[in-house]
Parts: sequence; structure tokens; C-alpha cells
Amino acid sequence: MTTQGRKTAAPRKRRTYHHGDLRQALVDATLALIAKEDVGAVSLREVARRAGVTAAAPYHHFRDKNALLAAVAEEGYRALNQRMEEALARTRAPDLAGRVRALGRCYVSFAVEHPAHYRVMFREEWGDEEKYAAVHEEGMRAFQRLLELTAEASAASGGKVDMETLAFNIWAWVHGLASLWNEGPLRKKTGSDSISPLLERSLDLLVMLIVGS
Amino acid sequence: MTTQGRKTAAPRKRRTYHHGDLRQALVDATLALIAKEDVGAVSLREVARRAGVTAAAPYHHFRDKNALLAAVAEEGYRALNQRMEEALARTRAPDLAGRVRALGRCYVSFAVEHPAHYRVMFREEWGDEEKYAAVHEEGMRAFQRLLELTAEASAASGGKVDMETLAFNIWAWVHGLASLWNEGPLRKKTGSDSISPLLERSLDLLVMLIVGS
DNA sequence: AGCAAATGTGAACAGTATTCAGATAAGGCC
DNA sequence: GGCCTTATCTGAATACTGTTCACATTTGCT
Repeated sequence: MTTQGRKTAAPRKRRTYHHGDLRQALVDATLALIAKEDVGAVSLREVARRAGVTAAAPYHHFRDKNALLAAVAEEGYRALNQRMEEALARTRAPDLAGRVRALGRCYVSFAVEHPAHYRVMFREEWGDEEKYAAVHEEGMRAFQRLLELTAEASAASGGKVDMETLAFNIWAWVHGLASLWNEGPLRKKTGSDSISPLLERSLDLLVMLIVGS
Repeated sequence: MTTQGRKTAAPRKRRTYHHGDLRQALVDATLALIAKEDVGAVSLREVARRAGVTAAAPYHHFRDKNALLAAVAEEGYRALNQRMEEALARTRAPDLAGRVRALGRCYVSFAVEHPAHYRVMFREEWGDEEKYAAVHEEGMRAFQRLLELTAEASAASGGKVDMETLAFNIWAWVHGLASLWNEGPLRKKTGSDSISPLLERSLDLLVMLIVGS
């Protein structure tokens, strides 16, 4: 890759031959790398280096580089799910609109506060459900939470719009918002360094659509 | 990367020492590669090989690998712009809703029909406006087209929603739809192999929001 | 204590981006 | 035509990468 003066230093000396919790250390190091550069800039060797271990060691914990990235994605989904759960529990306006707001706000906030995690969560790689079953399961759980809301909305509208279509579109909406913010275009065009103002106005529109359908 | 038996054959013999139009040949080869695998699977050497040239030759046409990808992105934006222009011209229901439909349909169709191009267009890399000015300019042109529509919509609503917020949200919406389709989740959850049905229902919702705002 | 399984090391292989000096062709100028 | 500057391409070199392998070291179980 870039021929910058990457510190090729040997891994830090460990006192013990065995690391202790290499698996998590690798996941953490990976996350740190993605955050600093890009998911494409992650090299297994650099990850191993940061964990204080040689390049071959990770293969005792992950089938290959993709499996390591999948573990990061899985961790991301788990964190998102937990956050969504908390957000729903904490909502003091538990009517439909209030919960839609809470969920949407929570989703976008997560993506914007953890762009590294978020980017890894959406990769074509995880399309193979058998190979990456864990990623799929956590992802499904999040979507399910959304479906519960749109089922209500759909029923309230007398079934004019079916719940799946509604769920797909809300998902696309917030995903697009988060992605375009993280990838740059929106952040650049708004000039702001916080997505909050735009997010709140967007939630207004979103609620408008839901109750008006 | 993968240790599959990649054909490491030497570049095809050319009659002429100079290629003729290496630059475009490289862009085309890159596109073909992205389409077959992923943007991460593009190697400059393989691109050069397919163009029948050695690994160092591309450096006379592009500063580095990123510059080559940027050229692909730029070409993508140009194609999208042209398509949007045609779509607007061809619309036989030129009222606001009709044009929003046309533009949205055209945007998502492009992204779904050219996932390779589309994926390259949205990379954080191009954030540096000075380095990748051409990419930015073409991207801006597309957004401008959208702003014209939302300006009308905003005015029609008596300014209840400002045109930029509206533009951002419509963009996020269609971008999310296209991305989630291309990355897999939506394609998988709908079970369909065409986005058309979902797209049309989504456009219904989109129009509902616009005229109802 | 002893042994099998889990976890680490080093060296190897094939592939990658990028640079550089030198070879070859094209195009303008006399 | 001849000549020379510039653009383009080659080959070899450097420093990376993912992955595999035989082997070393611990740990946990009996």
C-alpha cells in the first residue's frame, strides 16, 4: 500500500507466552485501525502487531481476515441492538410517533458515533448466511424491532401501506442519512459538524409520513 | 489476497509499443473487475495485465490506484447525470410529483444496474475536493438537479419545510434504498430479484411526503 | 506426572503498490 | 528528410500484504 514509514517494529514483548485474551484484543485493534483510516486499510499483520503477536497467531482465533471483520460487525450489531432496546425503554412518549423518533434517532446516532463499526456492518461479504450466521442473527434482531413499529403504523392506517414496505423505506431512509453523513457529502453540504439539527428535522418528516399514511 | 490460481500470464503482445488509448482501457478494465468481484478486489497489476501492459505503465496516466478509481467514479457521475437529464426530458407528466418520481426511479435504477460504478462513487476518499475536483463537480451537478425540484416543493408548501432539508432527505432515501439493495439486505428480505415493485411502492410514499409537506 | 489440545513462533510463498533508471516511439522544428 | 524533446512503456527493485506450514510452548485434564 502506501509506502509511508510504517513502524515495522517487532511486537511488544509479552511476559507470558500466551496472550490471555487475544481474540478480543484483535477485534479492538481492528476497530481502532478502521476508525483511523478505512476498512480497506486494515491489515492482519498490523492488527497482530498492535496486539503484540506475530502474523500467524490470529489464525488460531479466526478462519481468515474476513472472519475477523465479521466479528467486528457482529459486535457492532450487538451494540446497536442494546442501544435500541434502551432507547425504547427510556422513551417517555411511548405513542407510535414517539417511538419511531426514538428508534430513528438512536439508529443514526449510533452510526455517526461509531462510523468504523457501522461501515463494517454493511458489507456484501456477510451475504452468505451460513458462513456468517452470527452476523445475520444480530442484524435480523434489529430489523425485527423496526417491524414491530411499522406493523402498528400499518394497522393504524387501515393497511393502506403494508408493514414491510414501510419498514424497508424507513430503514433505507435512516441508513441513507447515516451513510451520506459518514461518507462525507452531507457533512460537507450542511457545513455543520453535528448531524443533530438535520436529524431532528428529518425525524419530523419521517413522523409526518408515518402518521399521514 | 486469495491464493487461487490467478492466471499470471504475461500481458498480451501488442504490435505497437504504445497502446493507443491506455487510459480508457484501464478505466474499462477496472470497471469490469469491480463488477465481477468487489472494489476491494481491484489490483492495479491485474488491471494492467488485462490492458496488455506492465504494472508500471498505468502510472503515466494516473497518480496512483486511487486516481484510477476516481476516474471510474467520475465516469459514473457523468453517466448518472446524463440519465437524469434524459429521464426529466422524457417525463410526460411534468408536474412536480411526476418529475420526483422520474428522478427517483432513474437514480435507483442506475445504482442497481451499475452497482460497480455506484459503489465507487461513494467513497470517503473523494472527500478531498482539491485532489478530486472532477469527481466533486460531477457529483454537485446531480445534486443541483434535485435541489431544483425541492425548491418548487418547498415553495408549494409555503416554506414549511426548507428545500435543503427536503433535498437531503430525498437523497438519503433513494441512496439508502439503492445501497441496501446492492449490499444485499433488501434483496434478501424481499426475496425478489428485481427492485422494481419495491421501488414503485417507495415512490408512492415519497410523493406522499412531498405533496403532503 | 504425563499427555492431548490450545495457542504461539518463524520462515516460506505468492501476490500487491509504488518507484526508478533506461528503452522505445511520436510529434514538432529545422 | 534529420534531430531532439516529450510522452509512453519496460524491468527490476523495495517494502508491504494474506495465508500456510512445521515446530515450540503452555494449559488443562486425568
